[in-house]
Amino acid sequence: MTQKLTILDIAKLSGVGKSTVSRVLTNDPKVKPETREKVEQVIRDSGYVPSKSAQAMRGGSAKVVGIILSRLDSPSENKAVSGILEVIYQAGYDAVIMESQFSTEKTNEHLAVLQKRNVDGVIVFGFSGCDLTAIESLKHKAVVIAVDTDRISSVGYDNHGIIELAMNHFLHQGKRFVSYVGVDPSDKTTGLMRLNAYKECCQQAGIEPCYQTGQLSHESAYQLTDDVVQPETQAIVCASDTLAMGVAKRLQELGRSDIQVSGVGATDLLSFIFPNTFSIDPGYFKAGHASANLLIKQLSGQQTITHLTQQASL
Amino acid sequence: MTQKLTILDIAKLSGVGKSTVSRVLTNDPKVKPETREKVEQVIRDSGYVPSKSAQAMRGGSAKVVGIILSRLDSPSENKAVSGILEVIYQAGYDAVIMESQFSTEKTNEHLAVLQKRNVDGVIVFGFSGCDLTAIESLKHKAVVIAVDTDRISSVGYDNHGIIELAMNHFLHQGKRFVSYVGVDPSDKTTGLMRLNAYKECCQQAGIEPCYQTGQLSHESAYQLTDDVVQPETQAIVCASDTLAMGVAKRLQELGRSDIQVSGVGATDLLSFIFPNTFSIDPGYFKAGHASANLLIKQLSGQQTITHLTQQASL
DNA sequence: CTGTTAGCGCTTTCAG
DNA sequence: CTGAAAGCGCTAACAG
Repeated sequence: MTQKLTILDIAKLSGVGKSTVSRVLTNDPKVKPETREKVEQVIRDSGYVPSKSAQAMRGGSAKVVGIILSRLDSPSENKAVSGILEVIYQAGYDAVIMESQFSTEKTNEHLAVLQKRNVDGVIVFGFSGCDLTAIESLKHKAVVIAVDTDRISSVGYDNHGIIELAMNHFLHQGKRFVSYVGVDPSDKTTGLMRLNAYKECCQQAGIEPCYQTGQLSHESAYQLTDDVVQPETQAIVCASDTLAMGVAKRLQELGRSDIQVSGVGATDLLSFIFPNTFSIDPGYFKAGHASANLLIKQLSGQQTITHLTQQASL
Repeated sequence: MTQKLTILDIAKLSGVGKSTVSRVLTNDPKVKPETREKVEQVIRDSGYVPSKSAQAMRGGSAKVVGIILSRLDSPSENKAVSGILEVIYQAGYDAVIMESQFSTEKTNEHLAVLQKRNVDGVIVFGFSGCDLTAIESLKHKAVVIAVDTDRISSVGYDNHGIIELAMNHFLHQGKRFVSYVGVDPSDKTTGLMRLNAYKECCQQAGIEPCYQTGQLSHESAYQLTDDVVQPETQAIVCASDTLAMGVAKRLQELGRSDIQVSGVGATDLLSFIFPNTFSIDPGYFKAGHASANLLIKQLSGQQTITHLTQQASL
C-alpha cells in the first residue's frame, strides 16, 4: 500500500531495461547472475510488488484455482479444502472459494464467475444430484471430488472400503449381529453405496442384515436406532459420524452399553463422548491433497483425465 | 472456455466502437438504450465474457476481497465466512480465502499475496497474539473480526454480554452456585474477557466465584470439571461449546444431572447430546454479514473506520 | 451519445 | 545476455 512502483521504476533504479527485470521476475535462465542479483536487490529494497493482474492478463494465467464446495461448514469438505490449500499454495496458486449450497444453479453461476476470472482450474465438491455438464466442458482444468464421472478427473472416497473396514473390525471380533444406520439411497454415495457395501459384507459373512436409512442428521439416526436394535445386537455401523452420534446417544438411553458403534468422518468428538465407538477416516485431508496435486499436474500438461480413489483408514 | 472473444469482436459484431461496448459493460448511463440493447444482445448471443484480469488491471479494482481466517474448520469462523460470502457475492465481489493457522507470519505472507493480487479489501479473523501492524497499514481497506484495535475497523463479539446472558439465565432461575470453566487468560477474548465477565457477574450478584481455566479442548474442560464441582453446585457456565461438551460429559459420569451447563457457539450437537445444556450464540453469521457490509461501505467511501459489536443471543 | 486515442503493468518476440 | 518495441483486453479522457 506504499507506492505504485512499476517494473519500469525497478528497471531505472537498477539501470537495466524493463525486459531484464521481467526476466528476473519470471526466472528466465538467460540473465547474467550478476545482473539478476542487482535487480533482485533493488526489488527487495524498494519493496516492489509485481501486479498479478497485469501478469495474469499478459501471461494468461492468474495462478488461481476456484474451489466450489457445498457448504463451508461441512467438516468433511473443509478438511479436504485444508488439504487443497496446502498444495496449491505451495505451487504458487491462490484459491477463490464459493459455496454451492447443494444447488446446481449456484454451482453453474459460480463456475461462470470463475471463468470470467480466468482461473486456471477448478475443484468442485460434488453432491447428490449435481449436474456435471458445465464442469465437463472444462475438461482437464477441473477435478471433482466425491462423485462419479468418466469425462472429468475425479477423486472419490472408497465408500465400499469405508464400510467394509468397519464391518471387518466387528467381524474380526467375532460379532455376528451387526446392524446399520445410513442415509436414504437417493443419495448415491453416502446413501446407496455405503448401504450396498453393508449388505455385501453381510452376505459374505453370512449374517443377517438389519438396517434403516433416513436423513443425514443426529435426530434421524436417533429415531432409527430402536428399529435396528435387537436383544442380540452387538454393533451398529453408521454411514457417518453425525449418524453415529445419534445412535450412540439413543443406545446410552437404552442402557445398551454393550453395543459398539462405528461412524465415518474421524471426528474426535464422537469417541470422546461415547467410549464405545470408533470412526473410520475416509481420508478427507488426503483427498484434498490428491485432488489439488492432480489438478496442478493436469494444468501443466503432465497428466490427463484420471480417477483416484482415496483409501480409508481407521 | 469456448473462444477468446474480446471487446473488439463484440464491437465489430454489433457495429459499434470498442468504447461503446465498454460503456455497456460498465453501465455507463450515457448510452442510447437502443444501442445498449443491441450490444447486450450480441454479448449474450456470442457468450462473450469480459476478462476480469484486464478489467482489474485497468480499473484498479479486481472486485475481490481477501479473507484470512485462522482455521477453515473452526465452526465459529466458517459460520462467519458464510455470512461474509453472502454479502460480498451479492455485491459482485469474490473471495480468496487463506488460512493463517494462528501464525502472524503466515498472516503477513497472505496479506502480501493479497496485495499483490490487487484485492479491494481484506477481512481478517484475529487470534490471540496476532500482529495487526501489517493490517493497519491497509486502513479503510480492512476489517478485523474478534480482536481489538482502534486503528482499523473491527467487528467484535460481545464477550461480556455472552457470559452475562448465560449467568443471568441461571441467576433468574434463582441459582446461587454457578461455576465457570474457561480458557487461559493469555487468550485475550475467549480467555480473559469472558473470565472477567464471569467474575463481575458473580460480584454483582453477590455470589462466590468458582472457576478454572485451561486449554480450548474437550479434554481440558473434562479434567477441570471436578475442580469446580461442589455438592451445592447448580450450574456451570463454559466459555465455549467445546468446553461445555467436556464438562457435560464429566458431569454425566459423576451422575450430576442436576447441574445445568451452558456453552457458547450455538452448536446444535451440545443440547442434542446433553439435555441439560444450552448454548449462547455470539452471532457469528451476523458478524460475518456485518463485517462484509462494513468493508464494502468503506471501500465505496461511504464509511470510515468503525467499531461494531455483535450482540449475542440465546 | 459515440468513435478515436492513449495507455495500465507486464511478457515476449526481435534485434542487437 | 539485454534493450527496444509490440501488444494482451479493457477503461477513460478527448474530441466530435
